[in-house]
Amino acid sequence: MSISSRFSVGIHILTLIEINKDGVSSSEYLAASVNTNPAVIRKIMGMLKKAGLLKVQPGIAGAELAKDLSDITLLDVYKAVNVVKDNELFSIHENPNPDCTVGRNIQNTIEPLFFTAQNTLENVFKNVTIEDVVKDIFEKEKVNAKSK
Amino acid sequence: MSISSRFSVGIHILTLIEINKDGVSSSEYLAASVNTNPAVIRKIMGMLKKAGLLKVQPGIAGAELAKDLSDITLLDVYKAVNVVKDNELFSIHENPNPDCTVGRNIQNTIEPLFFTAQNTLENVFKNVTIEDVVKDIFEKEKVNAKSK
DNA sequence: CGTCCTGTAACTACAATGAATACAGGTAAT
DNA sequence: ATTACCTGTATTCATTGTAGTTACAGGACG
Repeated sequence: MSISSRFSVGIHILTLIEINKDGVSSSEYLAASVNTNPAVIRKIMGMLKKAGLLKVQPGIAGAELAKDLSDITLLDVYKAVNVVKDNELFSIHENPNPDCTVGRNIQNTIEPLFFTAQNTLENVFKNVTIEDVVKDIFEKEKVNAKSK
Repeated sequence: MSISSRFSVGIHILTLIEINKDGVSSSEYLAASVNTNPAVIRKIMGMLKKAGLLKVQPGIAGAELAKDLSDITLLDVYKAVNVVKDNELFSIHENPNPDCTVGRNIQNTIEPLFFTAQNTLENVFKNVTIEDVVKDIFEKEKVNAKSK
């Protein structure tokens, strides 16, 4: 099992729109950078738009960020692209046997653990913004240029 | 997307084997508590055995823990049942365009973030043992008895 | 030898992913 | 208004993972 690449693609899209803010970020342009089909990009853009992260209009080429760079966290993206339903990162087997000590208590014991783990994970993403990603990409670009 | 219930079933199995240590924990017995098919249980038991958490022998009914209760962490179980391949909790889109500033750097920017998130998640499970789970189940059982 | 067990393989149904194609409908320039 | 290009969306497809089921080979043991 792996969490869908919609998450990383979503980050890619938002980052590129920012870096290309003087140009036109059409789904085709973005698809060329991500290296996938424009329809896939449009679908993800639709999710980002629905979450209020992106401004796009039918018929008009290009998209722009709907919020300030530093106001978009990776958690926003994570939630937007719907890679994991709320509190369902881990699935718990259904209907354990209520006639067994373990069966009738295991769910209540495990659930809080799973929720904690999930929250911990999400907190990591809550503390990183698209601005951080943009800065890091410029950083990496600089290092590459020097090493040539 | 959800992480396979093999994880919660694995915890259930180990916990029940402990609590039923004076009895015989056959795959059929465990399956009745988990409420699934014995073959499913045997498959997961095979994984737990392979990871050195469980002692089982062909032909002999029952299984027992291969380690001390307090030496089996949930992370051991998590790794054992192979619900997430190493460092692949998040999938990153392949082959982004190297001719684009974002395309050629995004993977190196995102990967460390994903690894951090994954490690944070796993650390939660590293700090909980089967012993903790067993204790919590007895705790919950006590509370239930009182509320009757 | 018969019985019960574990270990596996094979098959099923089902859901999610990611890519691809197609097209309806919006926008705008000519 | 016609044309060209865009977004939004439905549909289809191949692939993969999950979870359950059945079946059976082979071990253990009375």
